[in-house]
Amino acid sequence: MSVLSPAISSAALLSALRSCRLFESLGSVDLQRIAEFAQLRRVARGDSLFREGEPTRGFFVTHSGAINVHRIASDGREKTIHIFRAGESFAEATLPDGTGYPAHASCVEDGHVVFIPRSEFLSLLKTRPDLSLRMLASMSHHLRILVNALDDLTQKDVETRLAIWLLNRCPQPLGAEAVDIKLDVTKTVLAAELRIRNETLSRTIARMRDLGLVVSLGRTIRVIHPLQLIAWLSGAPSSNSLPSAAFRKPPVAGADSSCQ
Amino acid sequence: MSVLSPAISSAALLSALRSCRLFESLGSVDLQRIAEFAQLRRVARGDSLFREGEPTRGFFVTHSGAINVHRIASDGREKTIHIFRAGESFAEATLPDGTGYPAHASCVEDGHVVFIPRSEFLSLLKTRPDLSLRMLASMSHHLRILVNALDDLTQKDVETRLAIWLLNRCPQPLGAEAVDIKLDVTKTVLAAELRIRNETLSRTIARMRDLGLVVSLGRTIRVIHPLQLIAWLSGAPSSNSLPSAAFRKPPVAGADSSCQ
DNA sequence: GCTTCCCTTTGATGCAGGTCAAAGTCTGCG
DNA sequence: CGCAGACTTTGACCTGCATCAAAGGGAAGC
Repeated sequence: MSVLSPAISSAALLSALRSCRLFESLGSVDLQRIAEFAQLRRVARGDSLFREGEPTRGFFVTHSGAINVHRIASDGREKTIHIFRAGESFAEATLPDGTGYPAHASCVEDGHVVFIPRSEFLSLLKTRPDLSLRMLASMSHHLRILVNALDDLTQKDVETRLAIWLLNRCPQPLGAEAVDIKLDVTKTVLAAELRIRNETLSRTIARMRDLGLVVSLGRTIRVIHPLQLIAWLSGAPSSNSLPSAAFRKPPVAGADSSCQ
Repeated sequence: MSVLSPAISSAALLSALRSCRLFESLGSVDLQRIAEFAQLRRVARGDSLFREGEPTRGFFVTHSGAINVHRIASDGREKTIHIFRAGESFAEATLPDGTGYPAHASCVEDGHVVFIPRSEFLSLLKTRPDLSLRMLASMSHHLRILVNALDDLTQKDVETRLAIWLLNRCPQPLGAEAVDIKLDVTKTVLAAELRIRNETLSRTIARMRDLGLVVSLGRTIRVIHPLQLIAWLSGAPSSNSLPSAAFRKPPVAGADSSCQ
């Protein structure tokens, strides 16, 4: 992970801030204020952004690439909590209490993140009640993501979870045209995001392939016919009703965030 | 669910507000302000506080009793997200965005809750940046609870989850004296909280009973020797290291919240 | 081109916890 | 007291996913 030189980063920094849902509605003046102390950093696969228990220095906005927020189980294996992609911010929850990061974060796809130092941002917050409200909204969004993850995990089987994941990134999930979904991470990382082993993911894709629902092309999965996938979901062995999560927020192009 | 008459509730309301972690550090003036529009409500088992998708009218503070926040799976069964007990607030996450409650909430043990209407509280927030920060802290706490629940679910087996649950409500988990833990809800509700079926809970308790670790006495579970339970955890079949969650926050009496 | 390393796929096997069923137990109420 | 309905316990069985193992790809480096 490297900090880019101020000269190079200043314009990129502003655009990165603006592309984040958390800040998108802020005025230029506020963005300038934040840009004064925020840092644009390049991250490469394998880089660690922070470790569980570390004192919180600040939070992050993903500008590009993918960040895996995870814990380490007692047997030493990574357990993914969520994968954050472009436009998403994470670890804002660590701002108020100084109890340290509650998980690890590491890069799983090269890209750039913006780092926002804690103390500077906190003092800005104190003078800007509206910004606080935006932060509240953002954290409430994360809560919803986690709530969804939690009940996906307890009430949906793997086929259903994968189908929902795919449908959530179809620009037009109610359409009939084939859609290519670029994973931009390894299948093993996708498996971690779905909280399964990669063998299970592979088998599940194979099963859906045999049914003519999808095709796997390297790091791309082609959904042959989104509507058909939905129909299959409704009649799938272990799920006997429509997956509400996929329809709770009608997936307008680009407006979805994973898990929702 | 009934709203108590203002005359009866005013004193109780203030004390209920003060007993909530979210407000405990507020001054009397602020509490008075909140008390002006908050309502104390009696809730009985089975009462619904709100339903998923309903527009958010406000959020709640549990003063006594227990509230089950849950979703309904496609097969019609309840999936518990979290059970909130005295001093805990819930659904604050619904304040900022008007997207509606993300889950159902219903009472599983008689008690009282304080209802805090959304719009009044929001306008108070706008004038009080410090209160916003407290809200942020509270939501960050909820995020941590969910993050913990999520990885407990994926990385710990049922015996471990139950043992951690019990240890978290031992006033002195490092002690040698037997501790009686009153469930104050049915075992079926506890099972839901641990995200298992009640048959599985029953079997798990039986196994721990046969090992001399606990005794089940109606709605009370006696932990024979907390320290021994911890030791057993460390060597338990499927878990080969100390359960970090139980020690992350040293359980000072009364300072724990479930799942943490 | 070949080698190496990592990722993916497929197969065989095991087990935790869910499901179905039936017998106990507790509690409130007439 | 005795009954009814709800909760709990125990048993038998099943299944989905993890695990272990081994055999393909496929991309980067030499």
